[in-house]
Amino acid sequence: MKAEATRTQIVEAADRLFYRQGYEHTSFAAIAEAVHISRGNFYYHFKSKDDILRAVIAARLEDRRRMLTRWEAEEADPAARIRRFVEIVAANRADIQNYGCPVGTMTTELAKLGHPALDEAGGLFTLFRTWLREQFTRLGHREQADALAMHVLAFSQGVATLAHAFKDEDFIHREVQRMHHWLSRYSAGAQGTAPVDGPRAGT
Amino acid sequence: MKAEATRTQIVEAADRLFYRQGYEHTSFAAIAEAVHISRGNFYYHFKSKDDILRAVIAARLEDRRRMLTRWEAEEADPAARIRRFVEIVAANRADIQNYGCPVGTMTTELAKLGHPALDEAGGLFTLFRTWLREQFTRLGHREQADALAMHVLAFSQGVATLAHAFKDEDFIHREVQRMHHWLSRYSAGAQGTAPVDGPRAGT
DNA sequence: AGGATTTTAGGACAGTCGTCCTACGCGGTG
DNA sequence: CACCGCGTAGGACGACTGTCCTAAAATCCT
Repeated sequence: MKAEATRTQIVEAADRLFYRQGYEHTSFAAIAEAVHISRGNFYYHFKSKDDILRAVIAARLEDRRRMLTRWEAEEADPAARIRRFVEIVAANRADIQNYGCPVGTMTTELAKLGHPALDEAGGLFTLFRTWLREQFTRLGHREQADALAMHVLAFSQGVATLAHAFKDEDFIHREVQRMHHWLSRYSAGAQGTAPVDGPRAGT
Repeated sequence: MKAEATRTQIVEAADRLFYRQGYEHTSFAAIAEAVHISRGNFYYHFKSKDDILRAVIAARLEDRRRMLTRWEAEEADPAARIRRFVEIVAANRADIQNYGCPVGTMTTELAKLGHPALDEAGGLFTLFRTWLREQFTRLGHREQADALAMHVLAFSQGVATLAHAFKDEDFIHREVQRMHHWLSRYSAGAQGTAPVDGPRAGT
């Protein structure tokens, strides 16, 4: 049963390398070296490089799913949950400045490669989108819940891309603050009743 | 002097291919085929693949610079110029849905590759940032001009990334509208005096 | 301890990559 | 017409890629 442990190690190393160097640019040999494993032996655990990619995507999906479930347990208020999501870019600022958003960069790369696993990678976006939509719905914004969810996602992608390009930490905090302020318009809680006229322009 | 014409053709084909397939994924052979040129003959015009990349980046810089200069000629109002920038994502929606933002995706890829031309590619972001900052300064937001410029850039990157991932055209138009509304807070023109309390959260 | 099974190492493979070299074709000038 | 030089074609090169194969090693079970 040692195989499973090795498999996990491979997936973890590949995850890190795909994130830092990109999928195509990460060679089989590089992963092998990171795990201290023979190159040819890979095919005992995976039948192709695509297979490793799929395992990495599945692992990320599982990980993010667990994260969202944990948030739901820790935060009863949907508004607090959304704030938690917004805080991701601040909490992970170091990685984001160095390598960008794991979801956005991988999706973009796989799209350019015309890789068949693109849809699976897109599932990560859908996971967040669905979860955010659910939180906005609970806040009473049923009609516009999906549009609001997409707006929050766009915020995180925009901030991640620019923080990566400019290595600017202050920028991250400014935009996170901006987003929190915008969110307060849609949080029923301490902010009073929610607006009924739909999403408005604002920071 | 036929060499220069061929060189231009190569740069244009490489530009398109780098945008659609990514830099690393675009082989020398692919560019050669697109230009109907022999593979080995490339090195008469460029001394390496990096060299082509640099030429592509320089061409894009020149092109975008010209675009901004044209806008300055066509629009006297700085607010109108900024709106023009925001409209890019709507005007180029087809390409953006299919291939993402040319600037953002290239910068991200070169960063992952650890490519030395990353800084030159980042110059495209800086070009827009500086130009936007200048427009906001003219609108009277001297202190926060750079932060506002970055916010507009983040908007465009976020929208481009998600529109690319979800192939959602309605989303683009919704977010562009949102951004126009947000911009109206900072446009001195028809909107009354500009706010003095700095950027606020909002769409 | 011994045999069966799981896991590993390391090299062979065909293909592709960026790069370089050399010889050929075409144009205008003397 | 002969010539010279710019532009081109096409192949050779070494390095690297993902993949596959086979033999050895490690592990587990009785």
